[in-house]
Amino acid sequence: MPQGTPHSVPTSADVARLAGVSRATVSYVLNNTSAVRISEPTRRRVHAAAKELGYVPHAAARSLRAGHSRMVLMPTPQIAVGPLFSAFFNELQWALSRFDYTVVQYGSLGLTGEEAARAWAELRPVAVLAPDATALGARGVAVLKRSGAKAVFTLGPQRAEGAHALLMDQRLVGRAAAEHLLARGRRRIGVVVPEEPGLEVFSRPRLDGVRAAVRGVAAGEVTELPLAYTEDSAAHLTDRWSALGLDAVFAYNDDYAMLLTRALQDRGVAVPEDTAVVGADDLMLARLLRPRLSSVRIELPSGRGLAELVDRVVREPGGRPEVHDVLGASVVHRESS
Amino acid sequence: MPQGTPHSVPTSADVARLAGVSRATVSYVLNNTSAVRISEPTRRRVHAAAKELGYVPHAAARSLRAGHSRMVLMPTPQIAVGPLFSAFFNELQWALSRFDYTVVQYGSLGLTGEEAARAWAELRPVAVLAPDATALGARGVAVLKRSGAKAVFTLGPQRAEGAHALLMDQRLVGRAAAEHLLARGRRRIGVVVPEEPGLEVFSRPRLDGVRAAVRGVAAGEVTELPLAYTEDSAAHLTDRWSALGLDAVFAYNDDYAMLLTRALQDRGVAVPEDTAVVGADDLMLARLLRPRLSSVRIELPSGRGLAELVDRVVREPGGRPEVHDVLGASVVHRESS
DNA sequence: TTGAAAGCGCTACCAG
DNA sequence: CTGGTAGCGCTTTCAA
Repeated sequence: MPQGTPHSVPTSADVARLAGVSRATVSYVLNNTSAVRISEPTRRRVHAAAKELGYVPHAAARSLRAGHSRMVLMPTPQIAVGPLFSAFFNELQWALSRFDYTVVQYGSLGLTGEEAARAWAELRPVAVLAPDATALGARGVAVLKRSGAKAVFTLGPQRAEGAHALLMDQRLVGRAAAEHLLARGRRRIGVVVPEEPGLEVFSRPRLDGVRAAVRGVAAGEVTELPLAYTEDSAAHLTDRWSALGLDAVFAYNDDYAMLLTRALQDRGVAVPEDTAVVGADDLMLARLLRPRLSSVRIELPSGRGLAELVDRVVREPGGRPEVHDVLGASVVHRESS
Repeated sequence: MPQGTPHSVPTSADVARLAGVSRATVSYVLNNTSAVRISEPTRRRVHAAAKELGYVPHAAARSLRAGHSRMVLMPTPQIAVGPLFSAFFNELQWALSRFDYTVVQYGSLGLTGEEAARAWAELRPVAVLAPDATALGARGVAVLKRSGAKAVFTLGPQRAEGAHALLMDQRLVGRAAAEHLLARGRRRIGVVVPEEPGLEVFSRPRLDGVRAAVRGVAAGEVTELPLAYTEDSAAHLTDRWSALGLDAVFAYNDDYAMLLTRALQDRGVAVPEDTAVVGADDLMLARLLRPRLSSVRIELPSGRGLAELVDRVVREPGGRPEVHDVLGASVVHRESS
């Protein structure tokens, strides 16, 4: 560090001084401003100076001046999220970065809808993609829009008033499972409902989807099966299994399906002969279990397409909130059903 | 929206105007500045005006003025990360927010060390916690420090020159597994090395740990077993299993252990009689497999403690880089070994 | 082709 | 107790 005060962060003024030009010129050069032509020697001097100082532009100052940022804020979901959604998340993030957005995940831990929205709004993101509509609400959406957010999306099982929605209707998952089981002659269907808090937004609609599919089917019956993700809970649930009189179970997802299947087998209940089991997410897990686990494959949309959608809304804001149904569900039939 | 231009974001000046006070007063009131006493009626007017306008302060402007932010930047790891590390991550994030830091995850997709560091540095975080030292390097650390970051930590299996390190020495995992197997009389130990890119930073040191533990043991031998996370790959690996002459396998983690165990069982290889298997991470999965899977339980430090550490370094920067060894590994013995 | 200067929203001095 | 105002780092007219 040959120059200047040792422990201060270099600014564009420092670069200008070192290169012997004005701050304006530095800005032109470093941003490749096409409206203005800078001589090659000057460019080189500026670049050299910037490199020597280790100059990094100050994003806050830049977006303050510009009046807008290209930050897309994705609040991290409160609940632990599986590999499926993680992969989707990553793909979306990558796709958005292709559109030159800066994607930032922000954990708003334990803040209620409007408070959380205010915290996010302080960053003045150009778009917000909230995985949990409940942690937002109409009020939250309003706060974000007032703070200049051009696009507010919810992506998940619920929507929020005023926001665009990438709706992942979990009822379809339950329906697919139920229709599969019904088609295979099963009638008395148990539905695992995880007791872990925060999962209701997924488990409730999945249960509802099963109910809807079974409704009207002769002798069809749906039984809710609360289950915590522990061996004890599974043991307890299966203690008096035959008394429940179920011939099939939709187990919420593959992990719970494994837990339940194991407990059933330990009790001598034959899968699928006595009780069919269907999971969801179609993880590798499902293929490795014995019997191989039938599972609802969930199809999420391509990150690329969603990034385009977000970009479009950012460029042309003000349209009415759009609701896109973006969940596909189909059963992969294996041995457990 | 009764006032002003309809579609512009309210600023503190707008609040001041509406409340009939100066911008300074607004700032004092909203920040509860203790050095200055504002009359109660004025406070109320300001708060009312802020609420009516839906005013949200502009974080960029604030930190520009203040000359520093309280943003802790955590680049998201390139590779998919298991539930164990995710939980640790969340806890750390929560603990940092208790210290009034704003934690932000930033996905720097496909950028090399120094480029990534520059992208992060643009946000002028007060601290950076990088889960992947390789995606940083000494140069990256330097860039961040020059941009004003008070604390740069790596947290993971590697460290970077100039940065503090929360070192998670994966060799301990391999060593724990190997010592367990050796103690149970196994000598010819296979070690699964995932073929998925990006996992080398974990799998290599785990393998090294096994090698180190076996070194010097009579008749001890270590065989590297490349394995992709597919059934095909597992089938291929186990095709001529007996020819490998292994009496034990450390399977990298529980997921790979399940994959391998299944393939072995399908081949008629008895676990643990013919071949013992040990996983890692001690997931619920391990307890549900049959035979129940022995697994290396990995202990990560408390988020609380780490948050304190980060906070200390932020407040007193300039100290020599500290290296904290923060990984505990111990085998949970079950039936597979 | 380059420079001077205004101003983005905010906070912290210093006057009144 | 409150207001005026400078200035954080940057971009972008407008002049030279």
